[in-house]
Order: sequence, then structure tokens, then C-alpha cells
Amino acid sequence: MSRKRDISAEAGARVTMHQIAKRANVSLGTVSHVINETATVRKELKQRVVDAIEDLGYHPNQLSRGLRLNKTSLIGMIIPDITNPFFPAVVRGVEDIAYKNSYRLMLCNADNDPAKEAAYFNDLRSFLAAGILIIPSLNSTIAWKHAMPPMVCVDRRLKGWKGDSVTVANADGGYLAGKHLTEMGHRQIGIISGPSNLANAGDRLAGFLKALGEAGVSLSSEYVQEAQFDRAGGYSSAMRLLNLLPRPTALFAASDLMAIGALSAIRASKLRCPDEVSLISFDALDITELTDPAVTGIFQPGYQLGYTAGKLLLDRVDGLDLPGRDIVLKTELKVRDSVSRLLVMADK
Amino acid sequence: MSRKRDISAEAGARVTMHQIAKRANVSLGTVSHVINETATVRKELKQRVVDAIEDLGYHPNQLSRGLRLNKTSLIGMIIPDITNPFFPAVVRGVEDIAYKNSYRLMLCNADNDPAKEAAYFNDLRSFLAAGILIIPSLNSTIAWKHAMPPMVCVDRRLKGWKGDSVTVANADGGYLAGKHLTEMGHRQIGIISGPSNLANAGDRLAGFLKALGEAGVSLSSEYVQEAQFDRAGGYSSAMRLLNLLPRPTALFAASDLMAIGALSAIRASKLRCPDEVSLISFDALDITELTDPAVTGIFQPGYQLGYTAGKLLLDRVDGLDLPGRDIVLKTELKVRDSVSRLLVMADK
DNA sequence: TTGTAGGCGTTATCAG
DNA sequence: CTGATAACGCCTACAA
Repeated sequence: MSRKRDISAEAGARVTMHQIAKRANVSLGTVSHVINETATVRKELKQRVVDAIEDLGYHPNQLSRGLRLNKTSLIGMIIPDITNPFFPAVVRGVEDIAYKNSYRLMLCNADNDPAKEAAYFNDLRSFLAAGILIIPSLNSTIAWKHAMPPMVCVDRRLKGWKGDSVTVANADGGYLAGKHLTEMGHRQIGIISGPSNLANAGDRLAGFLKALGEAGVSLSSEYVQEAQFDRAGGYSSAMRLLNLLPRPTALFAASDLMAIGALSAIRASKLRCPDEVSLISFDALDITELTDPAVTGIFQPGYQLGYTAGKLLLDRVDGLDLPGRDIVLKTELKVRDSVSRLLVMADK
Repeated sequence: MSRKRDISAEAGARVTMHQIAKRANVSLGTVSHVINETATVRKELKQRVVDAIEDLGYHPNQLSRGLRLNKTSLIGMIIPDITNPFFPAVVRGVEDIAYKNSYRLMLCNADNDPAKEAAYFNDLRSFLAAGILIIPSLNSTIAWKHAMPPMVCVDRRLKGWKGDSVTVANADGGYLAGKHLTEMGHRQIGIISGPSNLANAGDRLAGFLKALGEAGVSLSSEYVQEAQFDRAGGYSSAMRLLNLLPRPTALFAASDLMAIGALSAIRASKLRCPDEVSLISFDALDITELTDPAVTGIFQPGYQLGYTAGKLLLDRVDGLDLPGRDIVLKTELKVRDSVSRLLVMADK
């Protein structure tokens, strides 16, 4: 008795099925049956139960429920960096589809730290999440494990991943960017690429270089800088690029955050964009629409990415048993104001 | 037996303490003791247990753990809109302090929908979250309930909230903005205020008007527009304001997102900022540093907000029993390029 | 149609 | 120092 009081006196003490049963004068089983509609209960009894639930403000304890069912209604999602505005868009997509199917989203921000990512991953499993969505961090150590809940990779694929994934057409996007630049007359181009151990970054770069190749443009290696997908990375890479001779007439940044950093670098170098240096970017988020100048870039459908991934995951949660599916979403060129047409080429 | 197999064959089946005990040739209790260090176990046995845990890749089931302890290591956080870049900053602050204390963050995006907010709130309680952090949505219906886990209000206070809260000095911030504008010579000013049912918005407005009053400036009511804290709200309000006669020489936007909308409106009206229309804003996020022009604004310490709120919450989780604390964080004027000095006043 | 009882994986009490 | 054993709240097979 004293033990029971000790526990129930804690802050989280809540109404249980037991109390509902007692108040409605029915058995525990009956309460469960009306809650889960797992048996047809006599109308009168049912009403009594419903009333009791209402009166006492009962909400089922998801822990015991999950323990019993060996699964919760939680969808776990791991993202590398919540302050990168691309990811919240993806999250919104996931959230909409999950909430609609009465799943809840447990969002974990790995902070690009593999250890943190792994910790969150294990926790998600420990909470018996129904499924996991992951946008892998830079040096992710997550690997397929035995007895995993369904999982789908979003935006980036886990190394050696065989399951479902949803990504964007990074190579195509890079190609689009390269084509636009060469069509606008640029031949002296600097590239700010993402971390080379990220497939994403490699694909964008490859696509971009392919377009350049088709236009007969070749770049010596110092014109290809590698950096983190953030502002600081964009800034320092752009600085290096702008000091090269001959100076590039255009820069390709592999992400919007990088592009913003590059823009700062261009300003800091007392150069004008796009008059003296053009800039094209990848992401085409709202924010790069309001910079000075608005940045031309390759649009990635972030919301769709999340929504689609959520759908694939729910399929698996519902027991779909199929080989892994890869869905690749199209990218799109958004022409804004940061790329100028080169009419006369001084060195020609 | 068949039942047991049925359940353990499910996708989420995992290693349990039972298996550890068997493999290490000790009892269940001993395993628990070495895991929780709740009794000193003989070195040799302990090693066997540790090895078994390692070998089998055991992770405790948080559901049963939480069920038993009547509390999990989850911190729930409800935010109104994940795509508003102010909130992710707050989340980062929370996350850092929570993770450091080995709590996990369950982030819920209410989407400014009171129903969704309430649903998440109940779910968080159902999962026996150790504590809840909430940035209330616009028309929040959350009210104090019996047997709630510790909760602290962040950024905005819940109606009638008596517990802990962390907010920023909105009135002071508004005052700072008003003072800056009048000191720069502006007397014809337009205001884009937030929803009037939000204390936040009211405070900013009141502070701003106070500064105006001290400078002997009074505004007729059509110069005060009310809108949602987003881009669209900023745009349409600014449009209305810019069509007023006499046209305001300066605009005060109650949030960065609004300011960005206002900037678009200024451009769409073929006006130049800051030459013809100055703009001052509230938030001073990174993004408004890169717009054209960079927007002068009142800085809110988002990360600190989250970090501090997290600390208050953990205090409560640890059983601190004290009357509610209100912590108010200071704001700060960040001068950038969107406010011009008015030297000669035509109508003087 | 309703009620009873056992067990999900832990922790904690208490006796050896 | 170690090991049974009883809960925690819920679901469900099975009995009534």
C-alpha cells in the first residue's frame, strides 16, 4: 500500500483504465474493448464508460500500451541540423503525413555529430518507434542492425543502405546549374562543393562538371573548393576562389547557406554581384530570394521530400514487404538575379 | 509459448535483460543492479554482465523503464511553427541543455493550430514526458491540468500561467526600436504589429509607442496595422501603410518575417529602402543581415531563451518546489542598413 | 456480451 | 552481495 502511494503521488500520476472501470461499474476488459472497439459492448455500458472517460479526463498511457503492443505510434526523425532552413521544410512534409495518420513525430537534431546521431537512433529504437526517418549526418556511423523498425533514408542515403530512400536528382540539378552558367556565357567558373564523402555533394559536382564538359569548359583543380554545407564554408571557399587568377566570372555554390556565405565574400572583396561575379546555388529556399541580389539556384522540393518519405515509411509500418524503393524527386532551375550574361569575353 | 513467439517475432523485437541474465549466468536483479549501479556487484559477475550486454547489443527498453518509474527521460517541446527561423534557434538551446543532462527532446510542431497543439500536449503527457516546454500557439487552449508534469512557457506566456516562464523584454525592445527611429529623425511612422491577442505583440507595440510619445510623436490609428507574424502579413500591412498620406518615412515590423514581407512591399511599390522608406524590425536573425538592405532590428536571444528555459525545466524535473519564476531576457539594438537619418523634414 | 488473468521489460523490495 | 518476486498500465485469449 505504501509503495503504491509513493509512486502514484509523483507528478505524473494519471487516470488509469482501472479508475474508469470502477466508476463505470464495469470490468477492465470492457473498458479496453470500448476504447479499442475490439468487441461490441452493450450500448448502455458503453455510454457509462465513455462518460467516465470524459469525466475523469482519461488518456491511455502510451508506455504501457506500447510495451504491450511492442510498438508505439511514434515516428522518429533524425536530422543533421535544425538551423539549416532546408531541413525544417522536410520536417513539415513528414509531419503532415504522419499527423494525418495519427502518428506523432519525435524529432531529433543530431547537430552533425555522429555520436549524437547514434545516441538518438538507439533511443528511438528503445522507445519502440513505429518507424524511423533519417537524414544522415556527415560521417554517419548508423548501420543496419538486427531487428530494426522500418526506416527510410531522406535526402542522403546511408552508406550501403538497401532499404527505401527518397532523394532529389542531385546530378540533374548540378547539370542544370552548369548548363545555365555556360549558356550565359561563363567559362571561367569557381565551384564551392560540399563534403566529398557525401554522395549528395559528389552528385551535384559531377552533374555540374558534365554540363561544363559538354560546353567545352574544363577547370583546373584549384577552381574546385570543398567545404561544409554552411555559411562559413561558403565564405572561405569563395574567398579562395576570388583570389585566383584569372578570377572566375561565376561561382557555383552547392547549397544556399554556402551561397549566402559566398555573397558575403563577394561583398567583402569589393566585387559586385552579378556584374563582376555571378552566383548560382542549390536549394533555392525562400531566404535566397531576398538577398542582395536574389540568388539564382536549383530548387529542391523539401516539403515533397518529407511527405514522400513519410508515405514510404508508413507503408512499411503497415507491413508492406517489398524490396527497397528509391524515389528521386526532380529539381528545377529558378532564375533570379545573381547570374549575368557575359556578352564580350575579354580573354577571347 | 506460441503467444510469446508471436510477439517477439515482430519487427521491433529486441534483446532484453532476461537474455543478458541468462548469458551472464546471473539473475535478473543482478543485471539491473549493474546497469543502474544500484548495488555493488562482485567484480567478476559484473564483468560477465557487461560483456553480455556488449555481445548482444542490449539497450534498455525505455517503455518498460518509463512504465515502472512513472516517468521517462523525454523532454517534450511544442513550438508553433518550425519554418519560422526564430524557433529553431530556441530549440537548439533547449536541445543542448537537455542532451547534456541525458534527456531527449521530443519536438512537436503545432503549426499554429490549437487542436494540433492540444493533441501533442496530451500525447506528451501520455508518454510520461519528464517535462514540457511550450511556446504557445496563437489561440492556445492549453490550460493547467491536474497532475501535470513540470512545464515552462517559452517566449510567450500561456493565458493565466502561474508557473515558470522565460521571455524576452518585448516592451523594452519595442522602446529601443521607437527610440532609434525618432532619434534618426523619423516622425511619420507606420507600424506592422503582431496579433493583438498575443502579449508579445502588445508589449512590443506599447514599448514602441512609448518611445514615440516621449519624442512627441503621435500616430493616428490607420498607421498601426495588425497582422500575422509572417511574410504575408508583413507584405499586406506594408502595402496598406505605404499608400497612406502622408506616406510614412519609416516602418516598424514586429518580426523579421514581417520585415522581409515589408521589404518586398517596398520594392513592389518602387520605393527605395532606406532612402525613401526606412525599416526597423524585431528578431534580428541572421537572415535579415543578408537582405537588401540589411535590416536594422532588435535582437532577441533565441538560443539563450531555449537554454534558460531548459534549465528551469530541469530544475523542476529534479523536484525543485518554488513559486513560479519569470525570467526576462534583454534585447539589443542591432544597427544595420535599413534606417536612414532624416536631415531635413519637408513638413517642418 | 462481459469478465478474468497473464505477461510485455523494467525496477525495487526484501529475504537469503 | 545476490536472486526471487511483485508491481507499473494495458491488451487479449479464453472462460463464463
